[in-house]
Amino acid sequence: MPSKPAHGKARGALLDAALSLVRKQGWAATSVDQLCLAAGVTKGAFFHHFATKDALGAAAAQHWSDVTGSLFANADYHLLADPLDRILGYLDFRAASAAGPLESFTCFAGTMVQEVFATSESIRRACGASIFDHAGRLADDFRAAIALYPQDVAVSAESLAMYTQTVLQGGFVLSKAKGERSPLLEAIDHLKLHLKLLLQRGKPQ
Amino acid sequence: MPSKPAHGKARGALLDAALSLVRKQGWAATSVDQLCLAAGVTKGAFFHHFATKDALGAAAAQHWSDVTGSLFANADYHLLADPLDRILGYLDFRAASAAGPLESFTCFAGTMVQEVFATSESIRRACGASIFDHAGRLADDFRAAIALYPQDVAVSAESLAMYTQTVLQGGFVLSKAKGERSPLLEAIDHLKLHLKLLLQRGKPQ
DNA sequence: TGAACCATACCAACCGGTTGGTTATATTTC
DNA sequence: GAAATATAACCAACCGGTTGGTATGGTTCA
Repeated sequence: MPSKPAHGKARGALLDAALSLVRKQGWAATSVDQLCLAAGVTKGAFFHHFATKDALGAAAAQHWSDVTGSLFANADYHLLADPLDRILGYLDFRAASAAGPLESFTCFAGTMVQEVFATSESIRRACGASIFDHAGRLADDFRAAIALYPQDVAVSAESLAMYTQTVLQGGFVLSKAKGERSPLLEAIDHLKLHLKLLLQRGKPQ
Repeated sequence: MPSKPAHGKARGALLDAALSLVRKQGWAATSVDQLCLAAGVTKGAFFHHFATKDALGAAAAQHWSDVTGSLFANADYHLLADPLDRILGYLDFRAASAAGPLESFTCFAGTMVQEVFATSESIRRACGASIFDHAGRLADDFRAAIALYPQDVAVSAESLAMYTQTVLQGGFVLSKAKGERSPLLEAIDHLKLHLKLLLQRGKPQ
């Protein structure tokens, strides 16, 4: 279960291949053969490490959490003193990350769960964990921000963190629909404005 | 192109089948045979009306626009005098529509474009048209609302309409990830609060 | 009567998954 | 520490079923 490191690299190569291929062309359109080809392994290796294609999908969602988790953990915005600045810094970081082709900065978990939410419970759960764990880490900063900027409207830190992820995921969808990143960037701007209006009222710094 | 009515009903049955099947299990996972079975027609009928599976997908996105277009056009919130009330009424309407299984109220175009944005330009364009045309109709109310509630922050009506769709699409993604509709409903509440904070400042009705 | 509509039968390619095995590494035994 | 053993990692070939798509012939309606 805790995914032994092992000396072989087939498992990791398959997980990495899943991230890039599924982000580009979706889950069902990505075949086991394609994954093996991209990872440079054979089908025997695939089904040695994963019982089914679905099992690879669930493991890839966990892998996605690991990769993005360390990416965000090492980002600079955590160093800011003000919790609202950290949140705005997080959003700036996400906007700055939106470069290159769409499949290079859109969300693996969000893409996959749209396809399989009703057909693969294990993958749905893994994608949900990836998204909501990430939101949970954001909620800490929101909690501190609400404490620092007391407000009359009752909104919870958890709900604000979820809303932040909602806007990002929706931004990915609209950007894919338009074929460019601008809807995501505009959505992030709207969200930043909302958070400033909501949290900084009465105390304009 | 203008989709002749024809006396036969195979075409319409196939388009309806596409809406329900793709919303439940995604585009690539939905086979031509499945679509024919659900529509009660044979493969010959399918390829008589659509040159390829992709052509059916693009036509289904247009069909989705037609179906949802008339659904929203006939909704009550259009009767409200205040444009901001119309927008909030639209969001209430969307929240009220979020009943039953997830695939019954999530967006066909948003679901499909996540999968094929990089692999089928024709479907991507059709899904984009569906989403952005819908946003365009919302933008009219936002234009009137901005005129009625002058504001110091510079946000365009078009951008606000897009942001509204972003929140809804993101709400669908998170709801699918959680397996229940609550993330969508909470996101709609946050968006309503944002619009009230943004537009009603200085003029609390 | 001719065009639009639809059904049957069929195809090569590809699908997820299995087979039976070989190789590399770790652990045990003497 | 070398030989024996166990086990995890990996591979090539193959399997039955399904895939999107085609070829062709019959039916319905203006």
